[in-house]
This record gives sequence, C-alpha cells and structure tokens, in this order.
Amino acid sequence: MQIHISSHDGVPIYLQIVNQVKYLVASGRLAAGEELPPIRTLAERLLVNPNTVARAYRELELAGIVTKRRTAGTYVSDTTSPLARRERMKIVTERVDALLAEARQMNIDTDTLIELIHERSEAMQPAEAGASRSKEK
Amino acid sequence: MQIHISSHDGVPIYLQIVNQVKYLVASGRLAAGEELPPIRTLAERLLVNPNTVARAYRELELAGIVTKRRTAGTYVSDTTSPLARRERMKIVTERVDALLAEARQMNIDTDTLIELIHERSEAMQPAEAGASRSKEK
DNA sequence: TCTCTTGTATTAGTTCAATAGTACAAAGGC
DNA sequence: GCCTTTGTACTATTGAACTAATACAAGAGA
Repeated sequence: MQIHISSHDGVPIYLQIVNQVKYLVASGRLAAGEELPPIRTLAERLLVNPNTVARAYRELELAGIVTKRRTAGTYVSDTTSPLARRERMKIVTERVDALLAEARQMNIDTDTLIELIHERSEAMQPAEAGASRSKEK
Repeated sequence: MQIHISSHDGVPIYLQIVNQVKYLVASGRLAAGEELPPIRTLAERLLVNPNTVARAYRELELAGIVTKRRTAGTYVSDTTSPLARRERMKIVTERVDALLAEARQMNIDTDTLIELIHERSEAMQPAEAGASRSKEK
C-alpha cells in the first residue's frame, strides 16, 4: 500500500493517512476485502507513532471504509453495499448544505452555483482508468 | 447591531462575530455603507477583549465584507461591486473544488451531486424579504 | 495645536488537538 | 500452555490557535 506523509504541511498525519486510504479505495487500488498493513508495520514504515496510525484506522472504521478484527488485522469494507453508500451520501449532504449556506450568504444563487460546479468538474483531471467509480450509479 | 456570543460552545468568539456580521449583511439588515460599532464599543458590549473584535473585523475585511478607515471606523462594503463579487466567487470556487474532490473520493458522480444540490436547495427555508440577493445576477 | 477616537502592534497566558511513549488485552498457531 | 501478532488504553508532551493585557500610531475636529 503506497502512502506518503509530508511532515509539517499543515494537515495532521492521521488525516493524511485517512485521506490517502480513502482515495486508494475510491480509485480501486485497494479492493474490498483486502488487508491493510498492521498498525505497527505502517507506523514503522511512515516513521510515526503506532497510535497515530491507530487513530487513522479508527476514523476509517467510523467512516465505514474499513473493518477491524481484533487480532486478525484491518480489512477494506465492501464499499458497494447500500448502507455504505447511504453513509457516504449523508456526509456529502452535510458538505452540500454548508456550501449552500455559504453561497446564499454571498448572494450567489443556486443556478450560478451549479454552473460553477459543472465548470470545475470538467476542469478536474480525470480519474485513473482502474477507478471503480464508473461502475456505480 | 444585534450580536450575541455564546461562550464555550466550541466555536471561537471571533468566528461567531464574523459569521453573524456576514449573516446580517447577507440578510440586508446591515446595508452597504453602514458603519459597524467601533472595536472597543463592541468589545465592551460583548465582554471580550478588543483584540478579539479586531480580529473578527480583520477577517471580515479580508473577506471583502467590510472596509476599515484608519481613524474613521469600519463600514459595510458595497457587496454589489464586480470586484467584491469576483472575490466571493473565488471563495465559493474553493469550496466547490473541495466538495468535488470529496464526492469523487466517495464514488459519487457529478450528476448525482447536482441532483443532491437541487434537493437540498429546495429544502432550505427561503431567505428574508429584505435580502438584497434577489437584485443580483 | 491639542485631544479624542479610531484601528494597530506586540507580547503573554491558556486551552486543546495532535502525536508519542509505554503498558495492556485478546485471539490464533505452535 | 506459551508465544507471537493483532488492536487498545492511558498518560505525557508539544505546538498551534484563541484570547487577553497593554502600549502605540494616526487622522478628524475643536
């Protein structure tokens, strides 16, 4: 599993791990059922404290991305399950609400906002070929 | 100007001030050109240190919401000016990019996202009658 | 010019999130 | 049963964000 930490670029180490694992899973490079490195192993490789990795794994479990089995290791959850999708929609909905609130505060109407989203979406570099995204919805 | 601080509900005082002023401006209760209370006055009223209010005003100036004149006071900026709008769009664009990144990470495509935005937008309670939003765009 | 009122700058204290150090607990294989 | 490997729990340290105390600077108006 390819993870890289940039110390002191502002974003906490545990969050860097969380985000990169999320990305690996979203892009299909980490398949459902696959095992993540043990906490200590990853901690050693990244030169951080095991607790920091443990925290990242805990957040990932909370987010439904992985499942931990007490002494057997940590595994990628089945992301395509309806529950997982529902959870993800819940999170994105929160972000959308926040965005709408801010846009309203700035006198930017919904149509303009959606137009902006189309623009930025097209401007984004396309995902990797191996991504599983295209299979969903 | 009606501002209330709830001490220790987690969100920093200066941010509470920023948000409430933003809201007052967006809702039209604070019109462009109107003067905000002097830093010391508001600090006294809210029972906080003048520096805390000063920080809030600084953030508001950065956000283009208000303009400070060295010894004359702080005034609500003309929000309808093209420059101000450009600044606001810049900020919202950042938020949009972050949202798109997160959605992609969660295997939620742009169409689904836009659909969600429509839903949530309609679910939001309508703005106040006095808002100036309707005049723009 | 003087003085009052405005925002500004510098410094220090306090709180809290992030990380690390270290010891514990549980399950599986020999 | 014992040992290794897994995740867990507790405590301490550190650094950044927030707030405050206090002194400074500059413009408006009598």
